[in-house]
Amino acid sequence: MLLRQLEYVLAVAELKSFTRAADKCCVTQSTLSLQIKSLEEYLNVQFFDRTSSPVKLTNEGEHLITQVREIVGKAKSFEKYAKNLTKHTIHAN
Amino acid sequence: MLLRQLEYVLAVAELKSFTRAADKCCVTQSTLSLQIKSLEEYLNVQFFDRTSSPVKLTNEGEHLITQVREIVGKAKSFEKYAKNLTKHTIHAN
DNA sequence: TAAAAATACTCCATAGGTATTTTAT
DNA sequence: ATAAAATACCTATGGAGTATTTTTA
Repeated sequence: MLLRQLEYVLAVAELKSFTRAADKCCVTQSTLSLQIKSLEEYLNVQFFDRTSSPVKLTNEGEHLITQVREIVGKAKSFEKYAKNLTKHTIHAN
Repeated sequence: MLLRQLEYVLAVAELKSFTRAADKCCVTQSTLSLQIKSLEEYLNVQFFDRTSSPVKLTNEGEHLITQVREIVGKAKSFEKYAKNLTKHTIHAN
């Protein structure tokens, strides 16, 4: 399970489109599609119902999306925090 | 930034040894060493002071380790929850 | 000098891309 | 008919391994 795959799920959930989500994530539609499929297989969970248009979260997806947001949110803010730490602190050991 | 790299950091912080952390994570010492180095370069942060023995967290490392624990903790419990969801729910869309 | 971390390679698994096909309005 | 997702195939990056070389108590 990769953080990037979780970001892809969030983007699709938000934009309700694999194509637009791919744009937002700066990858191709095919990459995003495969990565989400790979995550779904790994977790044995179906995040999205592709038969409906626009694409929508399944019930499982709805159950899981909050936790996905929390993980990605924490990871993002950690990354920012860590990268800023360098600018403001002296690297004493 | 990969979840696995964050797990490697946690293992070293816990076991105070790259070698034992590698064992725990079922990778070689060299893999773990490179991955932590790669994460440190990506974040521009030094997690560990390798000059001391046993290895210890730097000040920066101490500042960051709590967030790392939270992210990895959330990711792990999410994974378990998602994988269990399959066993207990009907996959209705 | 012995234990542990870093490094120099090599390998290969997989993230990502292009092109195409399939599916659903 | 057309827009969007899936799929087949290929490429390249980087995660992981083995072997070896620094380190530092």
